[in-house]
Amino acid sequence: MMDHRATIKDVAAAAGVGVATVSRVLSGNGSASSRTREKVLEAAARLDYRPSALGRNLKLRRTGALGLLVPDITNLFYSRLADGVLSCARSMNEHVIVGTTGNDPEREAELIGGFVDQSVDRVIAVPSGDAEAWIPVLRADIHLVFADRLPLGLSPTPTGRDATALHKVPAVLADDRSGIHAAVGYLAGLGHRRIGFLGGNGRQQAFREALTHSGVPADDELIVTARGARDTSYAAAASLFQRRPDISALLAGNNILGEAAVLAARELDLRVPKDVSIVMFDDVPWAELCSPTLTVISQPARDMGYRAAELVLRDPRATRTRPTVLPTELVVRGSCAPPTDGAGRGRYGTDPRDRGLRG
Amino acid sequence: MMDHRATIKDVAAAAGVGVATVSRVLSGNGSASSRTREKVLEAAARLDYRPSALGRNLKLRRTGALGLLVPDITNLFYSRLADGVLSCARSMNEHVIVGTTGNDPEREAELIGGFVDQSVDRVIAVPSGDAEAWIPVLRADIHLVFADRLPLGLSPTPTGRDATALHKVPAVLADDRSGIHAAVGYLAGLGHRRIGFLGGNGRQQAFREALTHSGVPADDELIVTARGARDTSYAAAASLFQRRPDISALLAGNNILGEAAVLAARELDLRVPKDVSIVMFDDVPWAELCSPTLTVISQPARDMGYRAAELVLRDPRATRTRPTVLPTELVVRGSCAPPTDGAGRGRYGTDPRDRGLRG
DNA sequence: ATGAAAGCGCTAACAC
DNA sequence: GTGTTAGCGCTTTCAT
Repeated sequence: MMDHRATIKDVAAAAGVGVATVSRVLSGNGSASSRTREKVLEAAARLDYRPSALGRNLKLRRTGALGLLVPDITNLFYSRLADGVLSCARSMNEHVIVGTTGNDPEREAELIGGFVDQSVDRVIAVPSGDAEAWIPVLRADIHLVFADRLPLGLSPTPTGRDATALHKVPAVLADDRSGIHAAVGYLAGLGHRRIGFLGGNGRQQAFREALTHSGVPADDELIVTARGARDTSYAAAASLFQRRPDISALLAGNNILGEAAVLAARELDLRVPKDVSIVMFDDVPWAELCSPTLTVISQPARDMGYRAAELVLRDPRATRTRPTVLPTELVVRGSCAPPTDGAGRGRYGTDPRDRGLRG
Repeated sequence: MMDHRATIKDVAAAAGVGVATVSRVLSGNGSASSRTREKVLEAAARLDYRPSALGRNLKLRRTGALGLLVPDITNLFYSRLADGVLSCARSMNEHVIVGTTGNDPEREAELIGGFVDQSVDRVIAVPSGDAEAWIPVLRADIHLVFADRLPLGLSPTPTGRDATALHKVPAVLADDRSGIHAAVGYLAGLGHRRIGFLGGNGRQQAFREALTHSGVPADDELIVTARGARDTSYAAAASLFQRRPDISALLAGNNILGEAAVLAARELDLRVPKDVSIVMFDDVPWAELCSPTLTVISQPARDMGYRAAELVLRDPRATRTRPTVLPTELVVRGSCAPPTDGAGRGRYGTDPRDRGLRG
């Protein structure tokens, strides 16, 4: 019995051939007579030989690893995205190193550094910091794809000299603009005029646009910046409701914020949708379980991850400037109703069973 | 400007010293005069030198990577566990390779093989297959820790010659037995006699014990084996409810099965808790959002991951046979009430606001 | 078709 | 305290 793992040398000796031949046979490159092939395969099997990725990686100066950076793996949206990445990576026999940034640019920078040191070949990231952080990745010749959003200060459509190497980084995004327009249009159609927003900067801007487009006045006080950390989301939602009791509808920028909004509303004895209508991003299982069922903007989270992985794994050097944009969908359930000004009683669409309608 | 990444050789040349000195200075091992140290540091900084993990790994025959295997990363329980692992790993500057097994032993075996090939140093796993699958890991001298459950056919307390090397593998488990006893006791106390169970084998056995302990007759037809894949869970729950309309309470073995149970009950027009009481494993955010709020057995998922990571990272070779068992807690909310036999109307504990009580 | 040999970038003896 | 050197296990010319 051997003390340790067999190396290519052991196999070569056992098969009575040179190491190069073993390498050729096992990797499928080069040629070998079927007789030699036989011998090598037999020896390898007998010694239970498993090529060490270590030697291979050093020689090839690559690891075949895929780095994945998400803000928070316990957020179902990101775990679905990760699941998509893992699924695609598995089909290509790549392994995935996962890091969570907590939306912290410093932590992100550290993790990026780690990827570079490890000679990770490809990276898929939901970026938290600004664009400069990614320059080391590009310099290290690592294939990079952004998912869900772009780094701060990186416009989706480069204008003139603004087009740096970073603008060439492929991206897979959700069409949140359309989703937001649909949601705001829907709420405006129900008669809402004081619609609040809770969420990140990118979607905030789309929200303002949508308000304008629907002829609803924008009210800065109703627009709160929040990224959806679990510990701050509730406070953000509650303080918004308290500061502006006249708010009649709220769009939550992700499922954590939506959860916080529902909880805060309940805690403050605001009835949904009688006192306040709620729409949130991400269709999560509990949206159908809570009461009333929640109207949401669904995003193809898993697909986004899968597509990002396809891009980063298959495309040799995708130089596309246009991001891949996946559709979103407004799923109308029971959490929205016309506003009931003052003490008026509404009697529309409050049935929790009212679900499955898609708009 | 350099064409490519600087190597230790470049730094040595630039600093006018030997490569060993550079290695010593940068890794902190060995000694160097402050003057040389200075020179080396300066040169390294100037060349923006980042030691390649590739060379280092090959030399040391290790990667410093931690492999993590979970059944499903989109299951909040496992993503919380993963989060705990990631958090601990980050504090030790280790990177984590994540794989999902989908509860499939074959897939698990493949992923294990990958870890061995990659010379992963440590593995934390929620095992899906049986014990033999892990022998290659042990043979490769990889530190292994099981989390959440043990491999099939591996009793927690080895008896006699049953004690193989696998029984020495440390494990971090939840005290699900206690949780189940508390839940069954609670339900029995409410007067339930036909209590169903939906879940994996391990908990199933504890459930039977708990029934006996509470003097409730076990009914095989009410005990359904299900592992909580999203696509089969609903069918399992629905068919149980349909086959045995006389069921008065159900214990769901994880949050996916709980979700399915709530949904199936609603679909079949069973009122919770009037027609059927529900308790589920895992305290998830939506348990407080759904109506009625859900009574759950909470488990310290994140802690389990963190502790497992501590074990696998800190302990040199933890030869403890006793698994680490973390406490569970029955969190009583609004989804349980005394059974209402026949067409009787119950009027207990149906208030959705009835939450926060801990037992 | 196949073997010998030269590294990939790093660490750890071992000399001095 | 510091340089020289020998590999770690693999792939890949380059001869043969």
